[in-house]
Amino acid sequence: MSGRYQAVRGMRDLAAADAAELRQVEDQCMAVARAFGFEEIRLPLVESEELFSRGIGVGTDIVSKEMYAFDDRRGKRLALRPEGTAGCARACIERGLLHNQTQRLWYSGPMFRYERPQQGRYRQHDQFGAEIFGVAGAEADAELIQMTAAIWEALGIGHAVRLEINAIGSGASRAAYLEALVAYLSPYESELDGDSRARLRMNPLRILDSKVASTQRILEEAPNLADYLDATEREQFHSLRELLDALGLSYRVNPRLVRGFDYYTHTVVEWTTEGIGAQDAVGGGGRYDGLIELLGGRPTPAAGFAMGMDRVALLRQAVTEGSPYRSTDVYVVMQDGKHVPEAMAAAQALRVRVPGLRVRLHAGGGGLSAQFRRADRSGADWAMIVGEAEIAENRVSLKWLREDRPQAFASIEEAAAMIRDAQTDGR
RNA sequence: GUGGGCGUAGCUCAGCAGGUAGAGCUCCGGAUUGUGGAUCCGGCGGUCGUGGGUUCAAACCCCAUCGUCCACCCCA
Repeated sequence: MSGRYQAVRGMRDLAAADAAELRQVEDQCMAVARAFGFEEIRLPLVESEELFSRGIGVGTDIVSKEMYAFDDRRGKRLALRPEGTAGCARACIERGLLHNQTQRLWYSGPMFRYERPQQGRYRQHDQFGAEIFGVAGAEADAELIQMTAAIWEALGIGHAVRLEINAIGSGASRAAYLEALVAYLSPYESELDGDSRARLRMNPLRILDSKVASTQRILEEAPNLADYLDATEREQFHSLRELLDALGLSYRVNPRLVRGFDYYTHTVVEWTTEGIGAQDAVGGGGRYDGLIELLGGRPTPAAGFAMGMDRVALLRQAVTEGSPYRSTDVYVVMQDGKHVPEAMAAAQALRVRVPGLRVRLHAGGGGLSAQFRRADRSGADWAMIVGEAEIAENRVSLKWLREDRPQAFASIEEAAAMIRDAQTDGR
């Protein structure tokens, strides 16, 4: 296809049913977040590169090799956001939203990571995320998990996802553990896989979730992170587990769960699934009590999560039947091209009387046969006919396309009433 | 960033001991000039991803490149 423009690698167009599917996922996420008392925040897609390198960590894969970073016209170093939390934290600090108050915020939109595309992994992908600022302790963590679970239920995929949690400490406990881990692993350095060897210096914690079998064997005897948590941290994790148990939310404690951002502290959370390929993480998050201070704000506890809506849409298609995609409820056909004004007026009159009804006017001419064929293929339940006879009596004909019912010759009000009745009956 | 598979009509694909492109579906029209879904008839539609090489001749062989899919990796 050279000579023709094509979408940039890893960035997709979503049309028709695919777009509708993603929209449904986003709508459900928003509805649940609102029901939990979260407010929307709209954030820039572009931030200074340093916000991400400092916030996420220079040693992380995302910052070191997956960021879309560039200079603007005056040489300022910018980056397309690879995730939402850093920008959200920046916005809250900058706007003073954390001054003696808590915040419960949600956002939705595209994230950018320069990765090799594959099933469920795109260079531009849509995330929905939520953050709680200013609340320490396990309740916020538990509530975020409860909310995520509610989203899965709303989407009908609750049975297809699993929750894993872990406590990774912070501050002194983390430092002590890292020291012990590096001390333990260093003698094995030459036996580690290449990635892990590099991480021994850059980001030792990440070695824990290496999937290389030989590395995992070495890790079997490694010091245990849980043993290094202080009393407060243990208590906090215990509280979280109690809350989850009380709520009937099932989970698995995975002591090797470590996430790819440096800002996480205490609690980390990951939701995974089977059945959408190798990219099995559909959501994740955790507590990040140090991030606000790191970015220049006053010390503020915080926790959040994000989910990949593209993957959720994939999963939903895989595990739910889903009704066939339809773009139209009423398809307006006309006897002759000269009836366009009356047909347009009738279509609009119907839209006004039945809010939300998708009324589509036939365009492009053609005989009635062709128009009805289009009406049928649009998935519409009704065809509304505007012709000489209808116009003469200021009426329309309403034809049921999916049910064996007689065609009605009716006023717009009567047609609207019939459609409303049929819709409330649940079709 | 690494490895493998695949790029032929809008879609799904066939065509490959190299001899100048096919099917089904879709779409358009007709049978049916105020009525769709079934059937029948007809039609539109392709620089065979792109560039180069080998050859009298390349969709087919070779090289490169781009894209895509899958896995690694990473994450959502």
